[in-house]
Amino acid sequence: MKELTIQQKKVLQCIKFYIKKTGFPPTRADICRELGFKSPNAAESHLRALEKKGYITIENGASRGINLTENTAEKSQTIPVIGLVAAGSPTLADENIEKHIPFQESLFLSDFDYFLRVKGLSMKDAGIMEDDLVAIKKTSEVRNGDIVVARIDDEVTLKYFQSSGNQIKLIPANDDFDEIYINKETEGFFIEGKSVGLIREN
Amino acid sequence: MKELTIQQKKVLQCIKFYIKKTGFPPTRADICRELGFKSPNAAESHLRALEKKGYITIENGASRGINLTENTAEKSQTIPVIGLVAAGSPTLADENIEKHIPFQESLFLSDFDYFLRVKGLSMKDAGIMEDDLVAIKKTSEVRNGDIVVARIDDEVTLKYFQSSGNQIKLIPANDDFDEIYINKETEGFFIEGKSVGLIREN
DNA sequence: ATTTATACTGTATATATATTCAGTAAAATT
DNA sequence: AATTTTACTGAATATATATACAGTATAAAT
Repeated sequence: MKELTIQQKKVLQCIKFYIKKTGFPPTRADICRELGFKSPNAAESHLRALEKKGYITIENGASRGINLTENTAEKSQTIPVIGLVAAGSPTLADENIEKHIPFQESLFLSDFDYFLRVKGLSMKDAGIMEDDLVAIKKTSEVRNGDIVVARIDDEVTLKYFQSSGNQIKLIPANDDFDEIYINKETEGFFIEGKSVGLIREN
Repeated sequence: MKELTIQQKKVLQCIKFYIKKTGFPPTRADICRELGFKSPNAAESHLRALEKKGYITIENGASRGINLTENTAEKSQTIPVIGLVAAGSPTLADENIEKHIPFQESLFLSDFDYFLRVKGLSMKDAGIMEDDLVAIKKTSEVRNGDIVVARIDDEVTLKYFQSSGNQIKLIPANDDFDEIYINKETEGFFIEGKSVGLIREN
């Protein structure tokens, strides 16, 4: 990370102190008041310098939209929640992210990358109900019996994984649903990740 | 500290999440967006209620001038995990505590007091499987349909709660198990708390 | 029975705030 | 030597935001 000048350090310090004191970040005018500047542009330019050097992020247009970056302030992480939609990939693309929730990665045995919001009851006998959040670790290394996020073209599903040779079976945990048979080399087929945990908000 | 209503809790939760996510508090409009309100005054009145009850302070005239009170601010807590054993009470007595896990209380809509480690499959159709951790809020105020921790003498179970008059029914979510009928005044019967969430470590 | 609190919609507005533009000047980099 | 970065003042402005006011309706407290 790029070094800060003395003035920039003062501004960063001022932001941290202000947040500690008030609970929310300062405005440009607040920074001027604290540091004796007479023009809001003095603060503005320092902020842009801090942003450029990676110490803060600025949400444009938002008042007090200053956020200390991870290196700058130790924060408890937020994990994205992604909707399980029939069409569209469950990647971390912005349009698929439902929201972020604060969470400790360490809760489950494995680390994980995102939560998948479950739709439907195809895995109900595995205790996975509608609207549950399944913690997904992005990986294509899965074992028989794992609950995996599989993509076939645009369709994304959560199923038990079972492979033998070149043949792959995706097995629902609900008698009302059918098993899916695919070939390992089928175009458009992809294992997005596997379930490593679950949380349910009652 | 005065109790919050469900809506007020949701607003408080929303503020906490927003701060964790963005690093700064939400505007009235942000709260409306998150919770589906159509008027900024909906957020405003809730904020004033939260202020009056001492959960937040508001700096008048300042944008995003919301500050969580000390008691309100999240300390990442550790929450005890208690085994659901056939004999013995699921109280917080040391001998019953399996371990402590770090956890943010704010994850679920309601706060909660401990995790119950589920034994058996009597609630499997409710998506509650063996070894799941059910977040329990200690309370005896439960409603029909709630999943409750009930104690009958030394036996502790997790069941759906259904009462009519003096008669209480404890209903399993599994056809292999029988419903339990009890009288409200039965000696040794006690509602320990209710489920407000669930996590599963795969 | 009356008041107060809860839980909103909808409109309006003063002002708090981010942000751009026009300068000045010294220091650091290329 | 030329350019970029740092470090500001000062003024202007679009818009983000808090907040008041007028309603409606239900639940809880006194």
